[in-house]
Amino acid sequence: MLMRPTPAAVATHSPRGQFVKSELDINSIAGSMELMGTRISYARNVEIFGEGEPAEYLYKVISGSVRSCKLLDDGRRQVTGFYMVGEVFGLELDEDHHFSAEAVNDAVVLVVKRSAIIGLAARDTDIARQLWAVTARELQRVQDHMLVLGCMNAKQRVATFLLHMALRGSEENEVELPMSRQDIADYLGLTIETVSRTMTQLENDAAIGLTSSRRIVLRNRAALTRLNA
Amino acid sequence: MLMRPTPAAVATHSPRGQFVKSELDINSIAGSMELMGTRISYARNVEIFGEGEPAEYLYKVISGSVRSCKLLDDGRRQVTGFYMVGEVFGLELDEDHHFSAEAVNDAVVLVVKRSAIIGLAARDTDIARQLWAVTARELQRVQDHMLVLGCMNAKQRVATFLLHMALRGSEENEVELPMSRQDIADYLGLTIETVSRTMTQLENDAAIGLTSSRRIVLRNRAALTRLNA
DNA sequence: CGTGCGTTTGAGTGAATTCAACGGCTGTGG
DNA sequence: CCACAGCCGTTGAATTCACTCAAACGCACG
Repeated sequence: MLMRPTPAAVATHSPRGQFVKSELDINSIAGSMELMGTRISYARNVEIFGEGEPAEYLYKVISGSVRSCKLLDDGRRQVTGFYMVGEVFGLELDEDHHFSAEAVNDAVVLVVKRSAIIGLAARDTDIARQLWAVTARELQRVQDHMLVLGCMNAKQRVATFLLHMALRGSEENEVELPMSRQDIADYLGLTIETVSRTMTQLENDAAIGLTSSRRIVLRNRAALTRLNA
Repeated sequence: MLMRPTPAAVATHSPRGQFVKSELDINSIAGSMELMGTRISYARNVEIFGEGEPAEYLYKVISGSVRSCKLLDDGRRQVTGFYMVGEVFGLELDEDHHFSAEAVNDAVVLVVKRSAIIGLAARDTDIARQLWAVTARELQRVQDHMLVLGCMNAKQRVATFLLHMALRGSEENEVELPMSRQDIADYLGLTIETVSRTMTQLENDAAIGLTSSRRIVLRNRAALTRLNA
């Protein structure tokens, strides 16, 4: 059971918007989407949108990183995902957001009007399919994470997390963690102390090296992978 | 950490198909979908499709109930969801299923060719939107369940589960559970013993009544709801 | 050089697990 | 019709893993 009396960072809005001309990206929604976008900067821990707020926009990380969360009434928090450069978040079927999003560190986000995209999708079946694809991929990611939360012990959770982060980074065997131990703990359903202890344990096992608390070297990928076997 | 040496029921296919003419349902994909469907019966614990198998079909529960699961290599299992009468499951963006589905008890399922639906969606934007809606609703459901798996203690998990099941059933304050304690445990990330103990604990608290092990009366809804407060 | 935040480490506790036995229901076969 | 086997669920005892509470550490910043 996780209980933290002090809820996670309460954030206030401080967006400084500026327009952008274009930015092609074939991996995401079509390039045409980018033409409609606006770039907004968010400072560390600032809320991008809140649970229950109208879902006016769709977002894509340009720089920095973002976390999505759900809060329980008593302040307990579940981080439902992290979004790194190039990843899309905040897409909703409903009119309202069902989770909140916050900047993990100073971040720039491309913001596109949801109504515009939905409008496009009504005419362009390719856009419609890409909207579906964004949601379906998110579903897959979350389903995979259910295995972590439902079945794994602390060591397995942390190992899985590090391996997953390594895949998303540029370097082969080195991970730069943008988020705090608290963020990781809330993502993995553990406490900050357990995450910390598990990291040092993995270091003692010679599975990883801790260059700094946010910079991790994967020394023995096989050992990490073996944990979930 | 959950470890069961014996993996969940290994099932073999035993579908006895028969055609169906039509069945209107405005809540789900359009009525036109139903026209293309075939009904198939599955015996208790029989696999409907397996993880990694090609996702040829889309499914809807006609009678009985279905569970979807993900398996870890060592036999640990996460039940990712239960599907009751009228609910749709097995929709994938990819060509392959990312989880398996099994009949919880004897069940009849409406089966529709995925390619047919996708084909329709390419021409009919309303169908396309409904495809998206099915996936998006599933995403919401799974995200809500992350809060359970990541933040809640045993009592809260079981209470949340019972309240959720009550919403889906026909009776107001009585729940008929189609699934075993093992299924519930694997869904809630607990052991079968903990689920059982928690149920009797809730009974002692006068929050529920156990008519039989599968039949539960919600005596004090407020107390159950208060648990996740 | 002190202050503050994030992280690590330690000691003790507790909730859920493991291991084990028992009870009850169902279906089958004598 | 009863006896028994098998399955499912419950209960008990002991253990363990992660949590809570507490303190110390290191680093960045004023």
